[in-house]
Amino acid sequence: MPQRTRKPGPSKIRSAAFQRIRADHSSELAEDYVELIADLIDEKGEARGSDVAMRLGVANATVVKTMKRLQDAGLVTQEPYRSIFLTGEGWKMAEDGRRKHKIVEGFLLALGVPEETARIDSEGIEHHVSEATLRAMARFLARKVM
Amino acid sequence: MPQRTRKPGPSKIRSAAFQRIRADHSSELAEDYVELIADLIDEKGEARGSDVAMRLGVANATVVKTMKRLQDAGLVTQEPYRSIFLTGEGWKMAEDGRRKHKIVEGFLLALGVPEETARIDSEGIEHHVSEATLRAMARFLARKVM
DNA sequence: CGGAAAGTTTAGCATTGGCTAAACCTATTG
DNA sequence: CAATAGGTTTAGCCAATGCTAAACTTTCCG
Repeated sequence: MPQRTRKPGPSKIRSAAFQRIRADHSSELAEDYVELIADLIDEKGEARGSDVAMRLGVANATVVKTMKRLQDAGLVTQEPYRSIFLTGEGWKMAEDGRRKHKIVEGFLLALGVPEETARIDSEGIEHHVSEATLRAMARFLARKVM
Repeated sequence: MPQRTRKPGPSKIRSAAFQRIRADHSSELAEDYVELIADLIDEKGEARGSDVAMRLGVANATVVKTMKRLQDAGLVTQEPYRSIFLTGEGWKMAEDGRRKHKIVEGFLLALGVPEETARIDSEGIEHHVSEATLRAMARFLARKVM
């Protein structure tokens, strides 16, 4: 019971960053799945569980389990033994991810990061950039072009 | 028309990025804890579990459990009811994290990202930047100064 | 010194995200 | 049109991270 007496001092603010990171993590996986599903639908007309599994480097069963969660979250729909669809919410998330991804990857390339590395790094970074940082990156890109 | 045959094409490579992200995640938490412990030791001479908990915005018990893992991983040492110390390995990891952190945060600031945002974003980004990207950031900073 | 306050650890639980093996559908094809 | 090959789902396991409540130490003060 004691340590509960902690008052919200300035460390409250300190911990904000970490708290955001933990929050990001929960959505991060969802975003990766959703973005990939969108890509598959655009590329091949449909997203099948096993394609998702292969591209993500994950077992089939893991995808099934995750799809259940994403369905509960209202991001995808799926009938048993059928392919996966995105809801409106899902598409919104996918588009947003793509937008961020494009900016970050383009930015890294403009910075002089090798292509392969830019692709990999942007995949990890995209979930941790705020709008303010995205704006700064976009500004940099715009200036570069002129 | 499901069960279309799929060959193990370039998607193998595709999955590499995601696989790295998942790998990063396991170390990420450890890095955050270790870096924070280093900061506490430098700041106040010792790192106590409850300080770590408070700054990370996490319950005391969570820190205890994590310390056990970090101890098994050879990153920290701790006697029951005593404060936490870093091993050589632990210091190395902390230093490396600080180095990355400094570059990323400095870079964001140079890009024009507001201070508060730069601090928060860099916390999340630092675990996902490769050495190549760090070099590019450092190069940018050096050029900026001239 | 002894006891209460303050801090730490243990116990027990929940969720996420991953895996393998086995059971289960579906579509092709003989 | 039924057998079977080959995807898909279920079952059951594991580790990591987080939480609360209760038990346990340590510290500090009268």
